[in-house]
Amino acid sequence: MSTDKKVRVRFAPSPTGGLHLGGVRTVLYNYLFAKKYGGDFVVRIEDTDQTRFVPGAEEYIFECLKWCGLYPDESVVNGGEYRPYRQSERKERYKLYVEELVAEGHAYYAFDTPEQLEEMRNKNRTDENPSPQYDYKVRMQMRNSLTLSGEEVHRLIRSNTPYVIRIKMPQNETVSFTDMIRGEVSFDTSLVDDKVLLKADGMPTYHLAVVVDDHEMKISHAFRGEEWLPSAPVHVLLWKYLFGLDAMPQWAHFPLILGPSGKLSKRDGAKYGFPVFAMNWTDPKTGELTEGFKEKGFLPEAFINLLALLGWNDGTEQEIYSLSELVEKFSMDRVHSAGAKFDYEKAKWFNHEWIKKLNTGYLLPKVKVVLAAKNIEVDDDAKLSTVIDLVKDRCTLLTDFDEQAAYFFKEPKIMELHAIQPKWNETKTAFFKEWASVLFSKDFADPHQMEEQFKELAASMQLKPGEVMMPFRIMLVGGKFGPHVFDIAHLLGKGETVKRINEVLKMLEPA
RNA sequence: GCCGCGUUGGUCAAGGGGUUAAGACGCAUCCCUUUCACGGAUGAAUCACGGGUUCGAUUCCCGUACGCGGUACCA
Repeated sequence: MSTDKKVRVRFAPSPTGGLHLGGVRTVLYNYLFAKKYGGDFVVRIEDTDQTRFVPGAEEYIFECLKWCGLYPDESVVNGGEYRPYRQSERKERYKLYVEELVAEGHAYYAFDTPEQLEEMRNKNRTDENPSPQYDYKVRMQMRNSLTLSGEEVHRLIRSNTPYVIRIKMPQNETVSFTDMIRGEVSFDTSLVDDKVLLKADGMPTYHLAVVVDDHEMKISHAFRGEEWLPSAPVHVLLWKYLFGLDAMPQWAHFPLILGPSGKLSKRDGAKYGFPVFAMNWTDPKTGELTEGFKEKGFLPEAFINLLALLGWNDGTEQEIYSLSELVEKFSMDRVHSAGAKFDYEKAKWFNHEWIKKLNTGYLLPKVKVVLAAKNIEVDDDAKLSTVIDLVKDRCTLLTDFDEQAAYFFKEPKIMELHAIQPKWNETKTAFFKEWASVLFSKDFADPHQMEEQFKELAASMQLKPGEVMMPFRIMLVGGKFGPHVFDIAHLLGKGETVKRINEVLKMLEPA
């Protein structure tokens, strides 16, 4: 296996829908590995199944990568030496290689119709063997170039009879390879079926395409999810037949990301109320919208961070990493081999940490977007900055800035009068009338001075500060939350503060 | 069914023949705070099971159980 080649890795998505958490983590680990070793990160579009083409899915994938800050070095959008990077545009190349396999006896033509395949499966299906394979046991009973005469095969091909090309799996051989995460993995070839390599429409299957393209694109390390492990022997054999095992990339199969019950799915997201896709995805056929991490209020920094730690850690207690730190610290031998269950609570914690960590100027435009979505247009950036500093500790998701910051710009939407009404009395009314006029006539240099004055006034009316502090908060904020009430009042300015006091006073008047 | 990969608290996980088996999330209690958070402290909670090997297994080996993945002209 090659170890001295330039590091080149690829992420090879199939553009059939939203980009899943696990997909992004695969991108991330590829990216981290490539960057750590000064290599290239290639994105190749695996669109060999034309029946599953979904308009917009390819563009969507690149938007997600952009949001995550994981830029490819080569891809359909930014080109590269090994283009085209879309397999549908590489169709002719695969045929050459597969013909070579046939010529060498490693593959064969198969003319079986779907009905015939179904018949074979029905015939062989038993309780013991619920999924009969097209393998060495049955291939000599099927309609293929192994059982038909050469003449007949030529006749069928000339008459445009649909056919596929299948790999001829050897019998009783052990195929093994070293997985960077799992160590040596081996398979008995007798138990692997004769996988289709070239489909009837002339397109390659994944098995052929991945090997041919990894070779042509000089991929040095091939990383993918664990779901691919069972078909690895097919790929290893193809490498052996076509390009030699010495040229084969090093493999690593990443552990799966699990949901609350088994493999994480789009359904889990809907069911348990957390995103599964990186960004919002609308199925063009059904119009169904699946929420993404971005729109849910996640920062890309947090998203990357939490994904990195889902299956990898550097052995220290550190949990918060920037992308560049990840590039520096990442190593494949510290990637787990066991699947990891996705924990949304922990995911939110990561986002909270990043909101607290990131500077206000960086957060500002993102907060603006959140507020604008709630029809709050902010033109005073200085004020927004102050607000962000005041409330960021209280925001887990970016969308929390709506509740936490909106009342600085608009009167509270909901007014929790019930929190103060029961204990309301005339003394308090008198206090706030007086307090409003004090505020109106004086200018406080800072929140602290205002607080002193507030307490003085309360004392002079035989009120404990605590008795009027919460009412004051409710008047300004609408609820029992937020930063220090005098910080809020000071930032709101006396005009707005007095206005809100008076409005609530009016609401509290006995009818 | 068969094949493959796994199995340390509820979750993410460190550790790897002898440890009081780290840490984080979440949860609980307390402190701070006349709100809510932040922060700080404390606590409950873990080596799937059975055999070996060994003076000694959570750690190594073998089984079993369980989980997940695969078993398509899908990737």
